[in-house]
Formats: sequence, C-alpha cells, structure tokens
Amino acid sequence: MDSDDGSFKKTSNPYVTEQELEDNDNFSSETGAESPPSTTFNDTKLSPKKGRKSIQQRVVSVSIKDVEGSRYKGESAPPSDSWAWRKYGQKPIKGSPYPRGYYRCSSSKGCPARKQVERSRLDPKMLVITYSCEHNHPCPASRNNSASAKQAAAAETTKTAVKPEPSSSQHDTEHESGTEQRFAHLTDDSILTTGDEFAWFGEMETTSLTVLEIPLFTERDNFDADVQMVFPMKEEDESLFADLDELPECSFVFRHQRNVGPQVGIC
DNA sequence: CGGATTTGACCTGCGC
DNA sequence: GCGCAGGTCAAATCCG
Repeated sequence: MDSDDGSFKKTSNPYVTEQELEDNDNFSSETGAESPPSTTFNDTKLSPKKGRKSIQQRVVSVSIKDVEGSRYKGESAPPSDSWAWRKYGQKPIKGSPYPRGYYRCSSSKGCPARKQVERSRLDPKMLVITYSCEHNHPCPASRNNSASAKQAAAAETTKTAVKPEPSSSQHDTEHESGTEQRFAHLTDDSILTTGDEFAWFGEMETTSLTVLEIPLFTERDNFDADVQMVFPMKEEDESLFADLDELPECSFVFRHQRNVGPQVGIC
C-alpha cells in the first residue's frame, strides 16, 4: 500500500514540534472535548494497521464559510498548497451528528498523508480537519492545509468530489517529480524554531481562514477550559446550517507552547 | 472509459 | 473475554 521509503527525516516536517512528537499519545482530537474522560482523550484511535506510535497529527479547524467561499470563487492556491485528496471512507462518529470523512493524499503515489474531515460538534460552522502523517514522512497538510483543507472541507460541505484546484502545470510537474521532490522544498526551510514553526498560520490568516491549532494537552482540564474559550457555543441543531452565510469574519490562532501553555489570539 | 466517491463489511485497539 | 468504536478496504456506483 503506502510506500515508506523512510527517506524523510524526522526534522523534515517543520510543522510538527517535538512536543507533538513526544506527546502524540496524549493527542486530543477536537472531538475529545465532549467525550467522556475515559474514552478518546488519550486515545487517538489511530489506524490500528499503521501503529499508533508513529503517527503525527495536526488538527485544523476551518470555517465553512471560508471553504465555500474559496471554492465558489475559484480561489487558486499556490502550487505548493495544492494537494489532492481522495476520499476513502466515511464513518458516523458516536456522539456527533456529523460523519467523519477519511481522505488520503493522492497528490503523488505513495504519499502517506491522510486526513479526517468532520464538522465540529462544538461549532457546526467549523470543520475540523485532522492531518495524520507517519514519522519519516513530511505532512503535506502542514504547509498546504490552507488549500487542502478548503478542498476537503468543501467536499465535506458540498458532498462533492475533492479535487485539486485546476492549478497549474507547475503542479503537474511536481507530480512527475514524485513525493520526495515534492516535499524537498519543505525540508529546505524545515529547521524552524518553535517561534516559526507555525508561520504558515499567518498565511492562512491572510485568507481569513479560521484556524484552530489543537494543542497536545496532557491535562484534560486544560483542554476543556481552552476549548471553551474558543468554542463557547454548545452543540446546536442543524438549523444552524441555514445561517452559514452569517459566519463571522474572525480568525484566531490557538497554540500551545512547551513551558508556556495555551495561547489564544482572538481578532 | 477512467477516475473518484459511496457505502457496507471487516479489522484492530481499547475499555469494562 | 466481550463489546464498542474508530479506521480502512474494496466492490459498486457515479460522474466527467
């Protein structure tokens, strides 16, 4: 199935901190916020066939409005942001009225990246996208999540195919170069400090994309508290979807630094 | 006709 | 050990 040439070094993914790597087992999905303490908070339910220890995950929350807007406006993303995702499954999630879609990177053969797209239970106006990458493989989602997130989220929203933007011949060239070449440029600037590791968030903010960086809390209480800060809303009925056009133009970055704790920036 | 999506079945891990 | 839930597979179906 997925090739694993192991050619990528751990540091080749500038967007995954050591914190994430170390605390992967403590990763908390967005959906964990409402889960019983004994269930999924410390259990990512990662692919049993891939092994849990070797998966990196990043959670991004995308405003549905942003998604739809980008789609309908035909917003073109930079080639480096254009990733193709192929849906390979969908599952209803217990406790959530919304199904979770499973996508696999199809930008190039052997691309190990996967992502899960689901509507946030806390805020149905948001789509929560969880990117999963194996160790020794760069996570395309890390840099390109702006476009790819929109693509997948758009598909999730519109129930249509996830297709890469009809971007450019440059993109096609990248396909020919294969996965390694595709990620090579990511490695070039991969040595980032913790202060720069989420620099791409800034790019996303410029597109009014709402981003939620779910930190890897080791304390559930912290997680709950911070999620409450971000999502004060309770679960609402589906009538909310009628109000999608009323989504606020608000972007924020939610991060957690080692020895610093959660930081929330609200516009 | 080829590729992508859908969807039910199966597999695996975890909690009880 | 059993049941539940999540994740993946693969055949069927759809679409360009």
